[in-house]
Amino acid sequence: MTPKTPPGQTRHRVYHFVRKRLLEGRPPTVREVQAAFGFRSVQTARAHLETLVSEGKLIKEASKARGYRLPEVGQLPAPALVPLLGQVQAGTLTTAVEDPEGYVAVQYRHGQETLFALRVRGRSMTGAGILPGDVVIVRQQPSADPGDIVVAMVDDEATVKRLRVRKNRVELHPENPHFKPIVPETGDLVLLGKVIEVRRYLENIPALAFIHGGHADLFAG
Amino acid sequence: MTPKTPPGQTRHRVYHFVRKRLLEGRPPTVREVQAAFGFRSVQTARAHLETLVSEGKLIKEASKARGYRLPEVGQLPAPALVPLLGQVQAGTLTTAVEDPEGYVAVQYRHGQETLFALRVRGRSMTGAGILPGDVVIVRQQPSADPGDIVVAMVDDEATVKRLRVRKNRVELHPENPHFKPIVPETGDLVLLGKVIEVRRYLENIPALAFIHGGHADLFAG
DNA sequence: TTGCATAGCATACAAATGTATGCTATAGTT
DNA sequence: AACTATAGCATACATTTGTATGCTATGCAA
Repeated sequence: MTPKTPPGQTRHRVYHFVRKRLLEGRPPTVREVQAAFGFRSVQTARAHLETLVSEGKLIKEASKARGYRLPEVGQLPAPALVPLLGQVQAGTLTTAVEDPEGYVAVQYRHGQETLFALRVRGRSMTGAGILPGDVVIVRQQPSADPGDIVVAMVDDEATVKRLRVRKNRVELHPENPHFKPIVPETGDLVLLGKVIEVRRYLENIPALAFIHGGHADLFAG
Repeated sequence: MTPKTPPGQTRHRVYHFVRKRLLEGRPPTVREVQAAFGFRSVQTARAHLETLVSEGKLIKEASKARGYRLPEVGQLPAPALVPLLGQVQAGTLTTAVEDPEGYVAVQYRHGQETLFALRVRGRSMTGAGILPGDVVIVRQQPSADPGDIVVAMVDDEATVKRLRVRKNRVELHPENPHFKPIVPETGDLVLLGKVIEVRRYLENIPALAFIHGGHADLFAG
């Protein structure tokens, strides 16, 4: 007979196995748990799983294949992949979205909002801690509040600036004394969206998920 | 009979349904696809899925329940949740890890490395674009190279600085003229790890996944 | 027209997978 | 010793779920 392990010990490892698999997006079957731990009976694995459920460490969809889940408080928002756009220049945003440089994972999604990411060029926002090469996560929206850091089309190119209102006019302010504010003609400002997150990768290129050719798109649903 | 839709149209929607579910970590069954689109036959759903596989837009584990997958180039590293630590002060890092403020999703994981996240306090690194309130992602490691931005224990508190070597001694340099470099006594430096990513959340609190009490831990596997 | 491809339906079957029942063994407790 | 709890095993069964086969209908091109 297989030696018995101290109480709880094995179950703890089972929990971590299941958790790992769930975070990988590949919920295990009872028999996969069995195999992973070398149990000679399915029921041994199942007993551990059911105990974990009764302890509240797992939840499950009964009678469903691969039905065990993590009991996140609230609900862990699905990590969404948002397109990382390279050059956003002439044309609409939509065209740029069709050929992204890659994808970046973000962990929130409120409702139906449309997100995308941009790599920052130039030093015009260093005063706000946004350096060249940084990646900004942008929520597409047609307007913004004064003080927001926004992405707007200026001279057929996307630029990151802080939105200000001076003398009843909208202005785009850099955060760098070497740069001058942009004062677009009224009605001439095309706002792409608001910057909601800034990221800087200090090591190698992050895992940009290059989704299979041409079939990934702006993830808004 | 149910009206036929134009070629490819429905399949495109099926793809997105499956993709969404996979990104949520809940792979669908063929019959769930069927139900989601109101097909009256399982086979209709399956035909679409198999076509998507033959087109290379999906891959599958044959004969397995919920076996459809996204065909990421290489392999999309599982988004890992790393603990966001609040106050790292006295004691070892391990003790701080046991009571994290929350969890942050990162999208890479090379092998067995141990990651954690810290919220930055103070303005000593503003010159490097690291502002108070920013979140730094740290890879735990016992040594680092000159020029790296590191997290080290100084006076029983974790601090973020740039590692320099002056006169054959290791120094911790702030990036702010108002702060002075720290020159620890030889052998007195406790390096927690290297900063590999900087994040700034400009809106509300990010989705910190508060995993069910006490059972989440440092995710290194 | 004929032929062919695609979208969809209906039904049956087989494999994967969850579930139930009863058993043995070890350790601790009364 | 008797009782109880936990870990594990073996086997059978039921449900879920993937798979196969054959059919109808529509649109398009030769």
